[in-house]
Amino acid sequence: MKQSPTPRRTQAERTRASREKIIRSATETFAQKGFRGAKMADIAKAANLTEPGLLHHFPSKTHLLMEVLKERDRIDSERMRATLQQNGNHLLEASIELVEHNQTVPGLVQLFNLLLAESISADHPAHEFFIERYQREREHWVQAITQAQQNGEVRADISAETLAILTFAMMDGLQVQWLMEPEKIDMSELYRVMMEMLRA
Amino acid sequence: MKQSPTPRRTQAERTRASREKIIRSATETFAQKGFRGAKMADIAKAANLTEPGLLHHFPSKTHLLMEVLKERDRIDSERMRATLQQNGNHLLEASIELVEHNQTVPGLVQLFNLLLAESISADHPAHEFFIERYQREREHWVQAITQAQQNGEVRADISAETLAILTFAMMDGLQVQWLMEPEKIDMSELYRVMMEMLRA
DNA sequence: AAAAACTTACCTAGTGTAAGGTAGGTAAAT
DNA sequence: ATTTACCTACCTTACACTAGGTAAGTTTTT
Repeated sequence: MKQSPTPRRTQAERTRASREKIIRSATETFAQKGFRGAKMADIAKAANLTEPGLLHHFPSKTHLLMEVLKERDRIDSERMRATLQQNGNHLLEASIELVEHNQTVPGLVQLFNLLLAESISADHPAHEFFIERYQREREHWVQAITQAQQNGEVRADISAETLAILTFAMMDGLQVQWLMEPEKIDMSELYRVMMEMLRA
Repeated sequence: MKQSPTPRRTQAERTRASREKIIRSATETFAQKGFRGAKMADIAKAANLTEPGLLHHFPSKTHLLMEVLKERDRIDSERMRATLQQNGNHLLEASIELVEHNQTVPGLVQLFNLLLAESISADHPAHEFFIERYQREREHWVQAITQAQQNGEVRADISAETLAILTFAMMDGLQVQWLMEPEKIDMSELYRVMMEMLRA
């Protein structure tokens, strides 16, 4: 039905396609170089545009970064929600699946790891984004863990908040080692061991 | 005994003092901005030098970074060795003290965290440094944990290598959260909880 | 239905500035 | 007499972003 080859049809369509392509290449570039190391020219080229072409869609590098992060956040939350539901709200199982999934997208894992580390400086554009993200996620997990403790799924001799923090720490820390030596580190297996330690 | 005020005495002394001052300010700057974000001019100014003055002592930014890392590594290994010895080779206790110590030097913790994240790209000057460092430390810990397992100090139902990886992951991950919200996260307390889980 | 008016997606060319590093010198220490 | 520590002045490149234009798509007017 669609006439595809060279001429892309409506303007709305072209715009959407361009923005998507830009976000995709920006995601890759930020993942590999971080915010400060990524060059607008590289991102533009990877999206088949010139630099001003890129800037037509996103007014500055900072804006672009924030859009990339928001987009990823949206996709990931949605994914987690779905996985949780699919696993009958069993948090431990769902989170293991999340880690397994992460093992298939090293680029994205690296994106968040690197930007997270960069963003610890208070003057980084994503500083607040990550602080808010952690707080939000932590609250979410504290709730879920509390429930799992009441169900007898998770050990109750340690507070839900402590468990939430430890779990995040483990996820983040494993990611770093996995990114450094992907063949050596079996991230999801290791995460599973940790989860066993948290069982009631 | 030393005549201190304005004129620093011998050249050897001046050189050592300058290099130390440079390393100190470079450490701070790299910690706050990462390698790519740190500017030679800032480092130079913080060391009371001009840029070429700095470059007289370290021929390039990359050289400077490597010196900073090697220096830290030296100090930290020495510290760990001493602490271990002081604690009668009890690894768990010694590592808790290490984490407590880290809580007093956020700048250094941030230095390693940020550079570690940056260095995951294969073209980063510190890429190999960190891979080697991890391997070395892991081996060291595997040995120590194996011994602790034989002494009945540490649970033996999980392999020493797995425990080593998990411990590092936890340390790194806790550091990130602690750096983001220092008042909220009691890093050494949380680490202690983890260590309890590893007890036999 | 076609022309006119406008909006959008991009481009080429250029700007300002920052940043790593060099050249070559001076003055103090050895 | 020579080496060392450091400076001023400069160079080159890189990079985020602007100015101003063209051509295609879209809406309005007749």
